[in-house]
Amino acid sequence: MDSQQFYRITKALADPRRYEILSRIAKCRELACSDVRCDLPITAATLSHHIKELVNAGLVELRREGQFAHLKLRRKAWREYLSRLGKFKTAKF
Amino acid sequence: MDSQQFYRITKALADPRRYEILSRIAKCRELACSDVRCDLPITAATLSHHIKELVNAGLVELRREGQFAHLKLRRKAWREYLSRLGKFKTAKF
DNA sequence: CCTATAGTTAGATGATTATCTAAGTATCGA
DNA sequence: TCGATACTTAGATAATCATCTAACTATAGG
Repeated sequence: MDSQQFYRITKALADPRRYEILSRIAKCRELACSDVRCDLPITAATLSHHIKELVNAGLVELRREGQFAHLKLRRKAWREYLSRLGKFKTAKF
Repeated sequence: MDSQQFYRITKALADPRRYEILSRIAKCRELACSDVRCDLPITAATLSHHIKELVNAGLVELRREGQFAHLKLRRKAWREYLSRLGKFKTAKF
């Protein structure tokens, strides 16, 4: 994982709403946008914007099928992000 | 770690400059502001602002001694943050 | 075809924020 | 006491960004 992707992920997580959205996606094998949005007080346009950020960060994969956009967490990217955060140079004192 | 602190940390990490600053602090037992700033192209005022955010997020401890402000990573908070991120509900598929 | 559903895009707006300058406080050493 | 160093605070500015509305594309089902 290069620095650019790392920072994009860090930024993507920094909005609570987007974090919640990612969290919902992560809990399922796959989820359509409309299901993500159910009971969230945001418009479809706003969701679309957040999804774009998550995809752009490499955290979410989007598969189109008919009218639907199915979303899935890219677990490999998530693991790599955690791993890089874990390697944060914390000198042992 | 409650949600508020979690989000404050997430936000604190989301600025690359601030992440770099935290990284420098983490590498040492303790570090003065002036040492953090050496060779960073920012003013003392900007550094002061970032330090305030890091302290506010609970990631950094500040100890005053004479003219100096000594900074230290709060390793417990960092561990708790990683631990909470690790518990992200990633259903196993 | 027509209508409803799913999602996207463009553009506007208001809030947040990273940064600076300028001026302040506090401490140290001569 | 004076000047230098370390840091903070207040206020301004410009950039970023979360959100909305309105209009769009595309698909599914009668």
